[in-house]
Amino acid sequence: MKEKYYITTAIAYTSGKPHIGNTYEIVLADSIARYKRLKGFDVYFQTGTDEHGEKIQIKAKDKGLSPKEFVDDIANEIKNIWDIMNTSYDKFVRTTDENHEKIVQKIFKKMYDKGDIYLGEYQGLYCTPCESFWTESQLVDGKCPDCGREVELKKEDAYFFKLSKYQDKLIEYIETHPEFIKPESRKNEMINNFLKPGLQDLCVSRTSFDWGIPVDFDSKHVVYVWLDALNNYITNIGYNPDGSTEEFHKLWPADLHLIGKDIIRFHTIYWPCFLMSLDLPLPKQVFGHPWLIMSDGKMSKSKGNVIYADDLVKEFGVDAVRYYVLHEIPYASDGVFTKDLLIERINGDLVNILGNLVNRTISMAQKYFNGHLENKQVCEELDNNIIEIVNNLEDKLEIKMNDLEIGAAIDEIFEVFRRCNKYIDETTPWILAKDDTKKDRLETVIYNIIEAIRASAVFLEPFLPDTSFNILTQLNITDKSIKFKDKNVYELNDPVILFQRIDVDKE
RNA sequence: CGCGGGAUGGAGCAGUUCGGUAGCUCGUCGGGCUCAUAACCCGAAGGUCGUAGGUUCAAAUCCUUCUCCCGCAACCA
Repeated sequence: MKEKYYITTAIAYTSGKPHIGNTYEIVLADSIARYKRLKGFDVYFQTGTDEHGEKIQIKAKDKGLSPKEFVDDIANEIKNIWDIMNTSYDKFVRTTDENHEKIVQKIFKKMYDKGDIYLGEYQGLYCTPCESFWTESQLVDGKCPDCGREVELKKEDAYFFKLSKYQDKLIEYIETHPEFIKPESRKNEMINNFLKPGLQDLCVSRTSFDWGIPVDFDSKHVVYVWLDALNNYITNIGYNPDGSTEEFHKLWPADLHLIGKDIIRFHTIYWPCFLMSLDLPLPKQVFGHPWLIMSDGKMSKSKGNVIYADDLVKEFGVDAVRYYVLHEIPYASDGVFTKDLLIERINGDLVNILGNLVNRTISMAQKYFNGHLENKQVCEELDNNIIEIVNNLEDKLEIKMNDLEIGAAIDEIFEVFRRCNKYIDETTPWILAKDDTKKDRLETVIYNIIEAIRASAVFLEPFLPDTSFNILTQLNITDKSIKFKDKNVYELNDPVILFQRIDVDKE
């Protein structure tokens, strides 16, 4: 039986259209999900939208829509972009799904009955005109950071979750599971900033607005959005406090929660504590990925530097955009996006190294052998190197992918393409072609390159699915083996340009 | 002294765990090739590895000082 692999993205907050930075997450998760499928795992890949909360209620009101109408629009928009990016999620969940809401209510009740949630009083600094609570550290000169007016101490009834109860267990878990929080620096932040000073109980209900899941036994409260949203990871695979489905038992715990670095705290502190309260095992790994930023800093509407994935795709194609975000964003630090860099990567890597290699090789095969190719086994010493590098690719990729070093993994594949280009120069097929006695050697040489391209194209699928498919279509072969084969027989199709060069002057 | 991460040829990064000739991609310059999308291959120039000091036969790597950048600092998501 295949081993399961359950991967999630964070669910996207439906406050607006996601920009290219937000879109990075789904593409990153998709490449991992596809890679795991390629390696034979039974993958379940979940994404979706987080649709409750005060901010959404306000935005909907501004637009003259009901909250539900508002989130329906945005959820569609988000799903549409995920689809444009060619992401292979198995399920797109929404926190307004009826089942999710029902189970979250049950979860809340279960925690309450257990004593982990209790009714208390929330005390905070409140700005009445802004209808917002602020923390001491958020205040500017002791005044409301939004409007600059005085804030007052205000109390209201609220339910609290006993985070403190699970604090020691959580610290122990984090320390005995070094893989739990990645990258390492994030783990240190959590331990030093929150766990070491001691966890305060978390306020998990709100009464100041009503766009949320009602607490069913106290209807003036709605469930705090994070207690609502985080549970999507279990409600949608069949968790139920009264008895979960078989699917749930198969899938849980998740193998990887892929999230942005800004919400690490919610996923590595609150979420584990909620799970412990439900007596459920903790996810195996939470990876807080860095951001894609612009040359003038974070993308934001006020700066006017926001770029959307669908616009880029229209201009450059899906795989070019996927390539850029997957390859250029480092493992632990933010990656910069500029159009110049994108064009440089397209021309330098996709066009020159990969596209041209495929094109020149198939052209030769057509020219010299009318597209019919077998291995005539006229080998030379230098052939071994290219075969070896293909056969080593699997192990090299595995190391990088397990560390979630996606950019480095892609580099390993391109290393093969680079090697192929070099091999062509070393073997000079165009010279062999002039000597009839070397015809079989020529065929072996071309075969070796084609076969190296084929195996690499299979490995390209998780990152550039369309390109992988296009290459294999041109090679006209269904063999998806990841090893170099001696005995394939090719009837190649005509070469088709994989990536069009971007003329910089036109930009 | 709140905590953490970072500073490496023009650009972007690796190397720092367990000190020992500074590496990759791009760019620049020179050469080769002509199968190919002015693509490909080879070679060269370019760095006292943020600063100051220390340990050592030897420091990008270990210790200390300082400077600058970034993230986090709890109930907004």
